[in-house]
Amino acid sequence: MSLAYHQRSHTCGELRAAHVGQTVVLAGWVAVRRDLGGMVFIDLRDRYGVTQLKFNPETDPKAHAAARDLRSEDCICIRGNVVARGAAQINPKLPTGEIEIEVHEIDVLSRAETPPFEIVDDLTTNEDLRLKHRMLDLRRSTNQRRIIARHRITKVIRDYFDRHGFLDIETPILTKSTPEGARDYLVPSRLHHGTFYALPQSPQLFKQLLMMAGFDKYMQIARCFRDEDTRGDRQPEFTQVDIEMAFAQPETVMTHVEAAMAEVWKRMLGVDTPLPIPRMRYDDAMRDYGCDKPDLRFDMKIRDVSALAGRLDFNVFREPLSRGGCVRCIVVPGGGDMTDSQLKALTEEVKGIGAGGMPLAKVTHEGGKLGLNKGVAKFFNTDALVGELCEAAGAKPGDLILFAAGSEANVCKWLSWLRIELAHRRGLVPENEWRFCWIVDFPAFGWDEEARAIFPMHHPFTSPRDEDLHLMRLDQDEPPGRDDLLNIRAKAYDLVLNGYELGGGSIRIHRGDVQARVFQILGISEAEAKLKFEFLMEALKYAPPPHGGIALGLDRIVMLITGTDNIRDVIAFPKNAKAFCPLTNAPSEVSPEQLRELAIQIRE
RNA sequence: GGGGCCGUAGCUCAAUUGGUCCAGAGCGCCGCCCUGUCACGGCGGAGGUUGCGGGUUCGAGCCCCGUCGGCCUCGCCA
Repeated sequence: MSLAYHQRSHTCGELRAAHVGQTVVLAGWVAVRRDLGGMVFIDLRDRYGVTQLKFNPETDPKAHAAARDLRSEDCICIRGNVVARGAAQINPKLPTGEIEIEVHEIDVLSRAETPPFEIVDDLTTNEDLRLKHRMLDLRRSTNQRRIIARHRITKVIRDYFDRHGFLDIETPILTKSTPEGARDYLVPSRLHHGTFYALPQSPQLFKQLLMMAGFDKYMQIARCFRDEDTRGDRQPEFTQVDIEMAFAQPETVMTHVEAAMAEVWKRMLGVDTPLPIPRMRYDDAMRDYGCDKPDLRFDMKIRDVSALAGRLDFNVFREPLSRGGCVRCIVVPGGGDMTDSQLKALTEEVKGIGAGGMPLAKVTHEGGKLGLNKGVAKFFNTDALVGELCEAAGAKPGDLILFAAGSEANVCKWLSWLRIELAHRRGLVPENEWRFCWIVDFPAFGWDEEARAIFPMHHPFTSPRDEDLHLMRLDQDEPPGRDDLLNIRAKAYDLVLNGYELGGGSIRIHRGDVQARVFQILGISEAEAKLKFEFLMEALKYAPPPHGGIALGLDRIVMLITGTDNIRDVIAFPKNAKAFCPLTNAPSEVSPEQLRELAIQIRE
């Protein structure tokens, strides 16, 4: 009876000195073969670890002969004895390094062709090749660790919510196209020619319906689909930890989510997260960091110097101010040592995201007083102005001040980008620090300058804060003007960690009149709303409970825990940056028959 | 849709300003030798239409145009 039909007795990661003397059966892949002419050593690998096998030509000539023929990545099963290594032979780099297996019997289960790349941890092969041979790429222990971490994180989260009475309920994958938000992935219907299902961008509406059904605590690890351009941290299909609760206020949801996250960080990394996680108002985040997902591991806050800048004879500052813009700056601690060529290169990069340039000044200290040089220094032409600037910016001698002038939105974008970029380049970001925060009090609506239209900051089902409800003028037929609308804040909240948005949620509208007014504000006609959200509008008629929830990006959580900035690293079978799968060659053409059944014709 | 970077053996990368480099190295691969290796070692060998198509030039891996592909980024992602 060949070895292949025996159960393996141990994994390649578990044998220790205590097992010496035992006969074991191991199975795995040949990681490395070291043929010394007589003795042959094999590192046998499975997902649990690596164990050294020893083949002795004198005691086991048959097994030894077979071992000489082995090649990288062959799959084998062996039987042998666990023996202690001599003191000089102990390998401290391996958990199993105190022992090795004297192999008596070997069964080659299958042979491997020479792999297109080596199965080693510190691999730098181009990603497309790795994705094409993903099953080989996933044999690497770094990748295995990430996939295993993903499993464990998911498990911790499920367990937390299960323990607190949440129900895991599945929602449809074939569903209805929604007009708002991202582009839908469409699935043609065979039984109803000319109509399409859409893959869900999120289970948003369904989880609300579940609240109306009375399943007051819901959670699902839900796959979501959005047909938009990808990014380093975005895939066309991704996974959300989707949560919804009835009779909930923002705090109800946030308290559960932060407790669950603290548990994940504790169990995965042994990190304690002080609770509650600090709350930061949206306006404050935008003012201090220029974005709604601040990285709080370093300071470098944005400072407003509009008043001061307006007094300078400098058109680059004056002109934007005259058009209602602002001038703000950040201070790069010790940035005075940056060379002209570095600064020039940085300027080019800022231009790349739309800035006209990068006004700057270096803070000096000469003859016992503060001074400026380089860049816009000459416009601060009195000691008083220099002092005022350094005071306003919080700059010290040796620092670099970077300015941005323009519309508030642009200034925030440029300075926020510079803040993050420089902190990273100059090593100002502490390692192993986890700075969670909640961003709260989001505006309910934003103004799209290009489309000249009001849009929902979160989504059209987000409830305004009770204090701001009056601004919606529910007692009148017409909604209020733009300025009032933009002052309405929402019961919305985002969880942010180290500059990543982990997720966002809100308390939903549960009143039909409020929902109708929101649609009216957004320019969604009654007929349109009925067509697109009829089932939701219908449900609102039957006494929905106040409810709300959140969706967390599972992929990003796993990225942060496993220390990668590439979302493809934490997905077993990801697509590339063009949403193509090099492994399966999806998407692909389909047969004319398939198209005919669907009544679909391809246009050139 | 915009911007940037990249494409040379199976893999990672070299190759002065375009000029004996009829494209090199390391790893991997193949063969031989080697009984304590663990990045084993030694000797030898195979392997390339420089992504593809044009152009400039006496001469192109290098310059120009186009095209295909990859990665990043802005827009976009309620």
